[in-house]
Amino acid sequence: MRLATWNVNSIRSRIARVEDFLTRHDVDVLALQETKAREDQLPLLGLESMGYEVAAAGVNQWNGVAVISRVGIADVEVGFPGMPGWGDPLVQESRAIGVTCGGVRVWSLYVPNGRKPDDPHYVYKLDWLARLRDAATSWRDVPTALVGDWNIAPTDDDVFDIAQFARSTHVTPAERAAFRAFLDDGWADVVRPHAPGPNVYTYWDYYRQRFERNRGMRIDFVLGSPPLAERVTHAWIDTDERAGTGASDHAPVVVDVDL
DNA sequence: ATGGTCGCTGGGCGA
Repeated sequence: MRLATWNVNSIRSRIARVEDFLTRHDVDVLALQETKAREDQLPLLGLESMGYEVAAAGVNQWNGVAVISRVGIADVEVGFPGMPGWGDPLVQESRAIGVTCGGVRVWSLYVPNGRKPDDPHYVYKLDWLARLRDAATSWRDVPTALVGDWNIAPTDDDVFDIAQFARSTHVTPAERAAFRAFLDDGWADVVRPHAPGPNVYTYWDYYRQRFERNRGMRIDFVLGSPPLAERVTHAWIDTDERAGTGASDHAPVVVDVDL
């Protein structure tokens, strides 16, 4: 099974690129973040005619997650148990969707950005991660993938210049500890062994020609439960997808699983 | 410290 995750930064503005990506890499399951679309807008995009089913959660112009699959979609769950923020106007909702595809439980996650270390959203981000970790402990014994935009650069090698992040989110000790806690629990970064750093990124800001100069961040990850991780045969970051006009600011991450 | 570029929308806001 070929599984991919991609912060697409609006699926409607990039549907042609999504279709090309699926075809180019023969993708079975694609988890999307920042779809920036309502649930009812996704069936209009025609992915069904390519043989894919779609499950989406989105309520406004920000965020929004989805999974599209040609190996089935079952047990759709919007939000994980204990996910904080529902109904809170401070929070942009629809950040997580869980589905079962071809025997694998896939969670498409858009971890809260945090905005600034002194912003209430930063506290929310840490709380969100702690509650996700709690929920995820019950998923470790079955093939499960926690995929998406984690909005955390786990090490200094995962940003182009750590000095430029002195007062920024994504690199604070608390965020890094929150990410590391998943690894401590047995979740594995299944891409890093196949795409070691430094200077290997998944996101580049649109401005200042960050991509052209490879000044990016590695913030998109596929974490596998032990039963899944041991079956990963290959993985890569589709950096080419980030090139050219009309690209998302994130590159897709692709994982092959021998099921 | 600000601004640079996108994508939502139809004036800013979030990233």
